Amino acid sequence: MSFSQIILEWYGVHKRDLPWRTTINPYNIWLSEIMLQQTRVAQGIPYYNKFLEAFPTVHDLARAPEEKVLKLWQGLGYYSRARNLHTTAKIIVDTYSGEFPTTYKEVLTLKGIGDYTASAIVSICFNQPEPVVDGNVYRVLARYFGVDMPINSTSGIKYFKSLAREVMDIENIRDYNQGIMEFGAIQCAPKSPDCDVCPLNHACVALKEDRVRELPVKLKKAKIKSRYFNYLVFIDEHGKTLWEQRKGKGIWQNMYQFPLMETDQSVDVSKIRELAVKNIGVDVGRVTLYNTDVIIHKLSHQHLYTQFWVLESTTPLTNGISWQSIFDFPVPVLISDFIKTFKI
DNA sequence: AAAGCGGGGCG
DNA sequence: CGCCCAGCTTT
Repeated sequence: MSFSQIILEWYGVHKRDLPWRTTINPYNIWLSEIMLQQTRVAQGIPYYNKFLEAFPTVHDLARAPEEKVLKLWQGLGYYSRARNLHTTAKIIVDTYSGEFPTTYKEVLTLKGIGDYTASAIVSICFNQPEPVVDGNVYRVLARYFGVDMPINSTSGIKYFKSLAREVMDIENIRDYNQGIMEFGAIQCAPKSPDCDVCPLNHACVALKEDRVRELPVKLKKAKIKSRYFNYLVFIDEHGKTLWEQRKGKGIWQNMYQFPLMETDQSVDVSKIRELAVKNIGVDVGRVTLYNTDVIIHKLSHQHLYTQFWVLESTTPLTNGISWQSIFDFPVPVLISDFIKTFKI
């Protein structure tokens, strides 16, 4: 039996019931694929359901305010996915009359859709013979064929895509593509796969050469940077606080936060008072540190050493908003965790 | 080619 | 604590 036939047969037995497996509607499949980029299935499922409830069709999504889209995405991370999703929804409505384009080439032009996602959408929705190469597929192919080319090098990316195209099943591309990804997720797992029960173990090069642990090969990423965040949580006598939207480049674009003072290192209360007066121009009374232990919020590429400072304003914050209303805004998990536990 | 972009789960 | 997750975009 061929590689692809074994994958298909395995998939027929081990296929999970997932919310997006009951449809081939391009809107639903597109949404699920964006949400699952660099994201575990288990983490994505509740978001997928919430999203479809709020935006049943691409038209609903297109006419929603970005803030509502980001709010529903809150906690899932990589927020450019949400912004690009929204942009693409508007393009589909305005340019494509609400009908998802059906060719790989056209789909690839849409914001937030790269090679993998374009292939996934057109193969699953329109049964087009495009191979998907996600993290799971890299692992399955690298091990089974014994390929030690780095999967995140330019040549490696080309090689694996070409290999994936050679071994795919054109006749059953919809199930084959989902099958090889599912196989990578369940059977050919990253750590300690149970090769004894693997239907491909008779010809797996990595298993034969005892290199399962070493494959796939991945070039290591850049070092993690440390940053020092000081959030200024102002409170006035009317229960108002200062609140702002993150602009420009960088993390958490367009999401909301308390005024942020970033410093080169941890600072003390006197420095905070000085920064507040200089940058915000508010008369500050008592200043207290909310978290005595610095909160280390870890992103994939940055560690944010964070302190929340509570500043009691002696004059009304005329530019402030009520404390209760901040809960409606999209915020990063760092802020969300704070406002959930902090009591005025 | 390399860096930037989140958050969580697991061994 | 490091690695990985149905990757894409920008520099």
